[in-house]
Amino acid sequence: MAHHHDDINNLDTLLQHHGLRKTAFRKEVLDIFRNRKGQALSQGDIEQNLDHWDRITLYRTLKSFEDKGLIHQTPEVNGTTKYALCGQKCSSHHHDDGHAHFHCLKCNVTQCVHEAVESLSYNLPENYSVKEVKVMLSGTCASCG
Amino acid sequence: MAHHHDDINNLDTLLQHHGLRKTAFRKEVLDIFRNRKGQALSQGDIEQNLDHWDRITLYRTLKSFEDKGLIHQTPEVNGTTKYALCGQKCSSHHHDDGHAHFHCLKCNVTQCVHEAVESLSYNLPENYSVKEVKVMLSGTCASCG
DNA sequence: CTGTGTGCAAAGGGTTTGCAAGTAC
DNA sequence: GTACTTGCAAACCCTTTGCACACAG
Repeated sequence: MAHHHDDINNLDTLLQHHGLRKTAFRKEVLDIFRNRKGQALSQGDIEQNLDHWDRITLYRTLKSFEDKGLIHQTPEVNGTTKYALCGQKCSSHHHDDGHAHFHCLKCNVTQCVHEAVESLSYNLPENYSVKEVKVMLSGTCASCG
Repeated sequence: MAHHHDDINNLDTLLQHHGLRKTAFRKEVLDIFRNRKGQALSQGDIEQNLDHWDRITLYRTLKSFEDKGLIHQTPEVNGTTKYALCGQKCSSHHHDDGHAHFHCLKCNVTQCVHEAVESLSYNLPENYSVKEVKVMLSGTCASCG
């Protein structure tokens, strides 16, 4: 592997480091996530960016990605699910999807806004223990405002 | 649970005030929500508490309830949806489901914990406007701890 | 070469629609 | 009586499974 383009190398190594074979289709899907960095995508969003695809293969691709800690699911307010690239903290065993998300009600784009929440304090009844906190912000993004 | 005469009246008026006809089935479903006050229920949870039911009718009942502002959906972490009784702030036009929810990872019960979040501050990029904040806490509840 | 990934077909499961009979008002 | 609700059947997705072929390692 001499000096390929940077992007290509990143896609390759990203797959490789997660124990996934570097197939054309997987690279194409992964590239879509990278091109829309920080965004959570629905399966439909992904399909629209593929010029040729098989829905079944896409299901399995997303499942593989999730199993290997490359992406994680984020449930939307309307009951659907989107997928977002994982950070370093994700692995095949644990998904760190506890960060904050912002959902624009106009353009329907969902973004991971890890650092947005500065402080959060809560007070639950006795003997409740919290393992994970998830914050969903919704409103209007800068482009739509 | 013994049904006081008051409860029956409440079910009736609750339906009436939301422009829903007072049928036996609707009262039965609504009663389940009231008996598990503060909890968000999956369709399966509801079915388990009905001794005779038709799934299609239940779909339509929940949809009517939601349309008329009697219940609202709450997406779960696993991608499924649960339903919870609305407070006063809900109407057919707007659902105030922006409050906090606690999901117990052991018994799988989801509760509305409106008052639990004491403070929350966030800092989004310029020109983002937030309309609704949703906090999902998950961990272990008192009964399971 | 071996094991995995892909694509088509078919099965599976949950949700929605159509319609006749029943019920609220 | 009229309009809405219910329950059954069928249609309609979306998702999963099976299998033959293709491809990565």
